[in-house]
Amino acid sequence: MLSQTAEYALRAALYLAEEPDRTARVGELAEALSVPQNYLSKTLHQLARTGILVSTRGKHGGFRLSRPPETIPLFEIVAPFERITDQRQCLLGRPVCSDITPCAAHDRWKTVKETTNAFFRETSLKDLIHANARKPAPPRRPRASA
Amino acid sequence: MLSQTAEYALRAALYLAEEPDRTARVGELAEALSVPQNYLSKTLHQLARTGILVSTRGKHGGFRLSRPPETIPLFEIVAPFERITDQRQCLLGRPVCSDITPCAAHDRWKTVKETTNAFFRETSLKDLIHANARKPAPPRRPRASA
DNA sequence: GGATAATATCATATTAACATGATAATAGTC
DNA sequence: GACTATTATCATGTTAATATGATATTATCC
Repeated sequence: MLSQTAEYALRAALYLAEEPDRTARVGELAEALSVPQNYLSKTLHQLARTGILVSTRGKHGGFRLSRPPETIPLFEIVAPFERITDQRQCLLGRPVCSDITPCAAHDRWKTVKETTNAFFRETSLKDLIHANARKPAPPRRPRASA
Repeated sequence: MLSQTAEYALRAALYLAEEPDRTARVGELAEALSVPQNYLSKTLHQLARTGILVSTRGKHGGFRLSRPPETIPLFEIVAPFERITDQRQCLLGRPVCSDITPCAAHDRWKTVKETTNAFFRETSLKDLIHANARKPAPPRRPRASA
């Protein structure tokens, strides 16, 4: 559903949302999420450029959320890494597909799209941390070990 | 949403569904859909192996649907080309994510998944040709021309 | 102001999806 | 049975996503 990159971004944002005021190093995030560090670094940098994260260089640097988790919809985190997200594309790949010039699947598919869009627009980071509180930090195995 | 390959498959199936008893050549399909012929050939062959299409070799050969369009849900056409489709994956990429061991997004995302799954399972090819009848064959431009 | 710890960026490798072109296999037509 | 139109398959090319490693830049600490 999400690209690998968008999934990393979302998981990192979720991690940061648990302690919104703390600045976390990329190394810590990468380890906690079992995600390649240099790759994550670039991904987080991209989120910083969109204004969702604040990056600090130098000693004691790292990333943190720029706003409270309840004000950040998933949409904003995922959007930079998906060409689609809000104005989702035509199921049959037509360049233009609207209510006026619909493809064969338009009407039925529209409902599905709207459900998906609503999820990303109306779910905030905070909504997900609360859900997470039910299970305290599921164990993550390191990338290569027994 | 769909991979390019799955989209080709769906469009081809839709085309065949308009005249379910006629056998159409790959060349005709490829031209009608503006899709690379050799690639489509392999894709259709794959659908034939799953039993959705019947392929005939030699002169007067081609492809046709193996069953009436109203008995073929979109799911069956798309499934061979998407690793996901029915048991859609965890939004956060966890290898296991169920009602018992949910990820942070599980409950909210589940609704979205179910809407999508219902669409693919409950919409048949016939449902889409009827919708299409509203617009008679939208013009498709050839791949390279003025 | 040098040492250090962090992000930022560049160069490159890996992989899978997508695509093309050429050839082999098959079956109908004459 | 030769010819031809078709699917089937093989070999290869192209592109974008994903990933890794090395280096540059920045800021803090002493």
